[in-house]
Amino acid sequence: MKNRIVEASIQLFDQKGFTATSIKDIVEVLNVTKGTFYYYFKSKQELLRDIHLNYIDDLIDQQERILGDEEKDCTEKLHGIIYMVISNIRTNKESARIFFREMRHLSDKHVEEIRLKRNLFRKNYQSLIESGISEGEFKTTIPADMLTFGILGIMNWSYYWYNPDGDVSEEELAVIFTDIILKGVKTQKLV
Amino acid sequence: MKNRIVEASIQLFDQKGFTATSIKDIVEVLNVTKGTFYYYFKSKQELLRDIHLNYIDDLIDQQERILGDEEKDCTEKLHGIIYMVISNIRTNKESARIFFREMRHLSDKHVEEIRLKRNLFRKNYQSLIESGISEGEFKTTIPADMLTFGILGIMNWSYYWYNPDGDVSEEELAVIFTDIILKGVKTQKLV
Amino acid sequence: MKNRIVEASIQLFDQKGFTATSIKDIVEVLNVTKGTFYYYFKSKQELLRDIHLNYIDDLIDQQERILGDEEKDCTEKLHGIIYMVISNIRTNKESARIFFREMRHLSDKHVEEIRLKRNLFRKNYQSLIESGISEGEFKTTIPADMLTFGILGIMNWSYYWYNPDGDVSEEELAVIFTDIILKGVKTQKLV
Amino acid sequence: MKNRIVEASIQLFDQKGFTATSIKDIVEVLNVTKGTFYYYFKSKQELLRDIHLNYIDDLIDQQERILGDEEKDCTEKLHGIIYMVISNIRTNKESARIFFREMRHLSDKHVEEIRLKRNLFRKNYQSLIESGISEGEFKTTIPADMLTFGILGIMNWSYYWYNPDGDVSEEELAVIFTDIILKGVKTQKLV
DNA sequence: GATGAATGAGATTTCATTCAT
DNA sequence: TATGAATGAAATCTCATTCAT
Repeated sequence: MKNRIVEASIQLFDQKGFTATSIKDIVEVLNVTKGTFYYYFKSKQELLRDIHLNYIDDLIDQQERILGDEEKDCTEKLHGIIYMVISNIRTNKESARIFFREMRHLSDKHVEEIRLKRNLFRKNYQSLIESGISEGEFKTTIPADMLTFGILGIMNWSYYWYNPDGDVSEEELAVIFTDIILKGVKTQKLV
Repeated sequence: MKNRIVEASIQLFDQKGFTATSIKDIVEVLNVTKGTFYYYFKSKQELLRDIHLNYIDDLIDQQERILGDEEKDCTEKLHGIIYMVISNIRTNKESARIFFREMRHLSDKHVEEIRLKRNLFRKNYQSLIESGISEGEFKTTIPADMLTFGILGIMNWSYYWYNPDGDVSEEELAVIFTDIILKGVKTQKLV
Repeated sequence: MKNRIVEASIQLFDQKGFTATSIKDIVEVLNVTKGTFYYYFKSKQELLRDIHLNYIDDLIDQQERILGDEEKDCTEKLHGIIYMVISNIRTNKESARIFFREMRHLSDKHVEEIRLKRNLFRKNYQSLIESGISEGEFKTTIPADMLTFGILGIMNWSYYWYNPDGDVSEEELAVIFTDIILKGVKTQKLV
Repeated sequence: MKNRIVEASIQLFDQKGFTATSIKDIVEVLNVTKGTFYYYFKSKQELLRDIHLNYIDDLIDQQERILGDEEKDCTEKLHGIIYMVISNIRTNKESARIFFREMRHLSDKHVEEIRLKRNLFRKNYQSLIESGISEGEFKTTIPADMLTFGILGIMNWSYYWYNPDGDVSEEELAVIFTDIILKGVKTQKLV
């Protein structure tokens, strides 16, 4: 039941927003009563925190598995993470969007806990970029932090528009984005 | 007074979210009564719509002024729009974030109205890309729509992290992002 | 303007009820502002009182003109009043219904004023019946007060269903009702 | 509790009118909170609908029991219904008056539902009259529909003035009204 | 594990009225 | 005469939460 509550809430929080979703909305989907909700969760906020934690823990997990792969160079790892994020859209789109939008509704204590993990995820990305630079794979002229934010922007925005069942497959999109980031879009001028 | 209400609301909606901000919150900032609010706005939703419209109309305006400049090529126009968006962060960060997050709280009628303009903004971007490709400035291998979404991602995400008073100036960031998009981050392999 | 306010209010009070009609509703119909309303009326209640007074004063007037006619006997006067009331439906339906339904929303002071006139109207009716009985026109077995209430019931209820532009004309309906009251509906058994 | 809310509301709606009665008024009588009200009723309108339905369903029930009695002729049935209505004044005066006055505050959907039943009640009356006419009990010169409206007028108006604990008993009033309707008030002229 | 009744605080909105201009 | 801005009180309704069962 606890899981069913989480699943239903994720859908509703994504559709209507955390504040605009009432406990009544949630339990009506599940055909149970409010008492049931409070048997499993101390509060609405606690549920939100669970959703945030599930999402970010899983994401960091996947990220670190890719970054830890010693057989890949930075370029390959970059592609790996990009593909990983895009693959997550199919399965975790709603959680991700809740994560982006509803963090401010966590309690102060929880917001800190989550922010640390969120930063860790970004820092991991940035470390990869920095390694790539020091390994000579990426240009030295690019500020690693700005590039990281740029890539995160491309990735995170995908959750709002990309349809994995549309014309472009996840693999294709990962290649397209990796390509743009690595090589740019400008035609090569012959000198 | 109407303007003061809009200004105060933008701050609050950005900080706390539309649903979590009450009319009381708004009027307390302005030291007026709830009646005053409803003298100027038929509903909270109508205020939200005003904020959305102000934002997107202004943005499209700026965009079309740049795109209409006949002396610039596509590469220059791309840089122009990127710089324009980044400059807006200082003045319009809050409105923009409200625009990204709170659209679903508009009434059905207004959501359609806004969505059309939102799409127009994106389509204008995409047309620029397509022109760039047909002019030979951009690679033919890049799908224009995906690239557009990518660039929008980079831009829109900036509203959440970029601090115009930090180490990197608006001009610098515009150059950095334009550069990444045009030339990529990968070091040039010597053949 | 004062008259226009009264006219518009009568329509609205009849349609929506006194309490459910707002000053805003009234002034919007007239395309003026609330200030205008309060220039002509001290309060919403005062307007309601005006409507009540206009209605009942006029009605009593008409009634007394008929009752004072020395050339008619009681039977004829009864028919006269019945016809008078039915004729009023076309012109005063709305006022009448407001009169029946909204009296309780007058201030205590005004409610008394109106109630006196309302009773006067009824008493006038009853006096006619009593005269008819003592003149030998009406049966002595009928309690005059009960009969009066009965006739008033027939009359007043007409305001809720009778359509003067329908199949039955005002004259016809007056005859039908007078007939029923005078002669009853039962077939005469031959002994 | 639901029943207590209905009972209290009936008293208040009758005294003050539906619109002028607030939820606060209702729950204060019962010493509960507004939340309790909304636990039992979705809205104030829904409560009004319940009151209407209870009233009219019960009334039609009683009516049809009388009309279905095969041992009575039309004249007796007419008296039966008149007596039934008058008896209801003691027990249902308030509901009846709410029924007459507050129908317009129902939602469009419910107003239709109620109107159908209201018409059914009237049509049942009218059928009785028509039977009486075709059975030779009532005069053929009387239009059945107009007579029906007249009788309804007498009956319904009673709810506004008749005091069952006054000088005239329910049985007496029923006889008086039946008598007037059947035989009229005019003295028999000897030819 | 789960329910059903209840609460208290607060949300959006309405409204009669006032008053300076 | 009439307006427009503003108010303060109150109305309907929502909602997170509690608790006895």
